[in-house]
Amino acid sequence: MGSTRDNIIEATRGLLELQGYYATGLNQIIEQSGAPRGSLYHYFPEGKEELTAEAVRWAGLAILDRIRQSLAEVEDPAEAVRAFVLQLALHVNASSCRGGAPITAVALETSGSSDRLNRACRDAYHSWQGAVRDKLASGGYESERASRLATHVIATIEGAVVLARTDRDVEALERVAEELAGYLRWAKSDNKGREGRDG
Amino acid sequence: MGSTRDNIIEATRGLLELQGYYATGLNQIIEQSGAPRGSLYHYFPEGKEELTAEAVRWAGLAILDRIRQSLAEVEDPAEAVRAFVLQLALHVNASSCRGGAPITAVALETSGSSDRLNRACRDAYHSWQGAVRDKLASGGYESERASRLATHVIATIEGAVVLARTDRDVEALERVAEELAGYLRWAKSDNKGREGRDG
DNA sequence: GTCTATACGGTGATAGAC
DNA sequence: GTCTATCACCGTATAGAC
Repeated sequence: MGSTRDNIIEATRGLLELQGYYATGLNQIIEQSGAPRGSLYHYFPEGKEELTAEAVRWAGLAILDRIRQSLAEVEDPAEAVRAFVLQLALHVNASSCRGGAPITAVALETSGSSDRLNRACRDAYHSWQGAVRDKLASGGYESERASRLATHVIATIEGAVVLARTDRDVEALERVAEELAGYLRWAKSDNKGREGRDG
Repeated sequence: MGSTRDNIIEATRGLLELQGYYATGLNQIIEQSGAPRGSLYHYFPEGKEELTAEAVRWAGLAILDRIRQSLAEVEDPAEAVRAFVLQLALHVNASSCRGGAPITAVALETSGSSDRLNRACRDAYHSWQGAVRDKLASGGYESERASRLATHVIATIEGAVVLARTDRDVEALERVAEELAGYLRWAKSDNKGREGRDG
């Protein structure tokens, strides 16, 4: 088990995933982490915003690891993405469809009010897109195309988690797993990305 | 201009889009709407949750209209979706990348805590998917396939708005506009949606 | 229908003992 | 480093006059 500081961050990360920023109170974080109340401002002198930024960074790195590891397990990029999304669907299902997008709520709640949190969320999303881009590039997709597809993949997954949580059903995730796999397979053979009108 | 009740709902809708549920206070709603303070609990006796549910419903219907209208303007479904996403990108840009997903934050914040708000969000998402599905179906896509693609389209758009707001840049939306158009065009010719292993 | 005043709980944050 | 007590504030919600 980790240090008190790590426990606080981990508890915060979990609550942000389930509830977002404003619904998550410091009291709740204390309670859930089991950390001493006085420790919070000892480790995070700037308070809730600093703690949240750290939790978002933490969550971003954890997901980045999951993405990289999952994608590395399957050679073909299209199949690898499908496998990752299905694995994510299991995770969402395991949380009774209440989790799965650890920073999306924070990103939307604070994009207009906190530069610090906005930056933290942006860094996470960029790192995820980078991991997907690298997988696609190393799998034979042209570099620029891989980058655009990576944005598409991450956006679709984010949105599918939102739908799954709202529906309390992972079907949306299962659908996009298949659609993304089919799309990436096609995009590899036709890597122009824009059609000729005479097609 | 509308009634006092409508003004309150409209102000709430706008604030939810920018900030989400918990960050939006009743005081702010009063101030922004210009409505008399006493009117709020007159029109919404059950308080903030009832008002929010109404605002979500309102937002859902407004977006549904925008989707239907936009899709109806272009005959080809793939091009129609592209045009809608680009139009949405303009809207997001016009809000300095601070708006564009009017109910996503609410959906994530309250999916685990309020059945009422959860239902309202779910209804909205379903109606949007239905509009896309109908457009695809009437454009020649097989019915079951149209439904799955519609989920994919809505998920991707939702996620792209999240990325755009976090990046404070609509590039993600512009990217998925092209990718979705390319994908839908391909999906129409190959309408199986799952590959045979025998290729 | 509208307005004012207020109750009451919970929030983030702080001070100072240990 | 940890803990307790407490702060000032803001949230939603309510009561009652007009």
